[in-house]
Amino acid sequence: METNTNIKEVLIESAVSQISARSYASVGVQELCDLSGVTKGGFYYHFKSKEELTLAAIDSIWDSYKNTILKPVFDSDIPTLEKFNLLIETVYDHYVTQKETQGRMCGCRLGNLAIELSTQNESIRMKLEEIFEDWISFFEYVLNDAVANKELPENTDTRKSAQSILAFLQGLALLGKTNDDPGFMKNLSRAVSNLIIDSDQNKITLNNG
Amino acid sequence: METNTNIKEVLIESAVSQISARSYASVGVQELCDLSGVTKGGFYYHFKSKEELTLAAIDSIWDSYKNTILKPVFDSDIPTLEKFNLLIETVYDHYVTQKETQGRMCGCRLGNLAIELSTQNESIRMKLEEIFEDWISFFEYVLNDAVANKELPENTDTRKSAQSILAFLQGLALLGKTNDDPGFMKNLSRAVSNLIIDSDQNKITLNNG
DNA sequence: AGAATAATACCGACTGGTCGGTTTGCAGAG
DNA sequence: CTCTGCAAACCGACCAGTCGGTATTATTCT
Repeated sequence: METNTNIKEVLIESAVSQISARSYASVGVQELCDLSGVTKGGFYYHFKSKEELTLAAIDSIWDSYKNTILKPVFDSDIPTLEKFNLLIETVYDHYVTQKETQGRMCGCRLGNLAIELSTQNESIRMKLEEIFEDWISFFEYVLNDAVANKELPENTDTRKSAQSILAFLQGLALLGKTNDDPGFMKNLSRAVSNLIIDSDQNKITLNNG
Repeated sequence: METNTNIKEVLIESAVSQISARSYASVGVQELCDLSGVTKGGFYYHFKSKEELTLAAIDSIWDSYKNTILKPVFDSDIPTLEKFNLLIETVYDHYVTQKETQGRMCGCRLGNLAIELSTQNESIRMKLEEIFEDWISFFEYVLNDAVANKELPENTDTRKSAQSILAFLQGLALLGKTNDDPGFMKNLSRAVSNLIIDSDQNKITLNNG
């Protein structure tokens, strides 16, 4: 007999969608099993705990964010600053779709878990810390590239800029979720650029007008 | 016979500290009762549900934020832009103290509840939406004042600037909590100023250099 | 004034149900 | 006969909320 290798993935998918739509605590293992057509025994054969499933779900979310949002945006052939504007617009579209399909604005799936579980579960906190670090490093890399290309001045503080941009994104998601309205982040796409700062925390001055 | 008018307040205080340190879902009514020296019966005499207590706790948190952070910062006699820098520094100090006294960086108590409960409890979501709106309006008022005083140019988009600043604050709190380290928002006090934008989402240019 | 009644403030055992996780059983493949 | 890959029944802990009861104080009646 061969393992139904889909069980793990179906469970992860259920976990991602349910936990994102509600919260970690409010989603039960039994419920995930029912939704996935799996029994409790099957669940605990593949995962040793709810925590382990959640860890896998977090990886899945991050992969999905990278593939469906970050890659398309930053692979596009436009100036770096415009990429960050496009990022906000893309995320906005993403949330609009979320609201339409789920009837709810659920915010950032990673931010949600970070806030709910960081004080409760050290493994999950650490995983999310790493992912946010990856995220920041990614922005930083893009900005460093832009400095190398003379798109941004030498004294750009790419690290702090990257941190600020992720913070801004997370904050917009949080407020959008609270208002149950993605409109919160509309018309702020060009504001992100102001978060690209130099070592004195001043907005950078562009080299090419 | 007199009501022990302290019971409600003691319960609210316990709720604020416990829920902030962990999460809404993980804090039980019985636990709050034990910590407050109250029995279950006493609890449900004063509050009709855990939700009602939480609503009261949210009011208490917002009052506290206004009195201990916003008022001191914005009543100070310094230029408007510097007030926003001071705000970040004050919030940073606040989180440093939190980390020292609680051993943990717990983030923004209101942001935490917003993320955990917005999709789960409509009363709580609405209350938090109102509070965030108050918060934004407060910033907006300060910025409008600065425009009236010619500290900021006429075309400042005070509304969007206020929204962006709160989003930035919330995002920094979220990332700080995930890293269990308030240091995340250090040396970003002057970056907030860049979020004060005009109607084209450009960083405002100061009237008086 | 004093008795009767009512209202307030509280107690803690209890209820029905849910939770994450475990144990045991069992069918089919090798 | 054994091992994999589940299935199903089960476990104790815990949950928010309820309920019958009690002690203390206020109010009304005589």
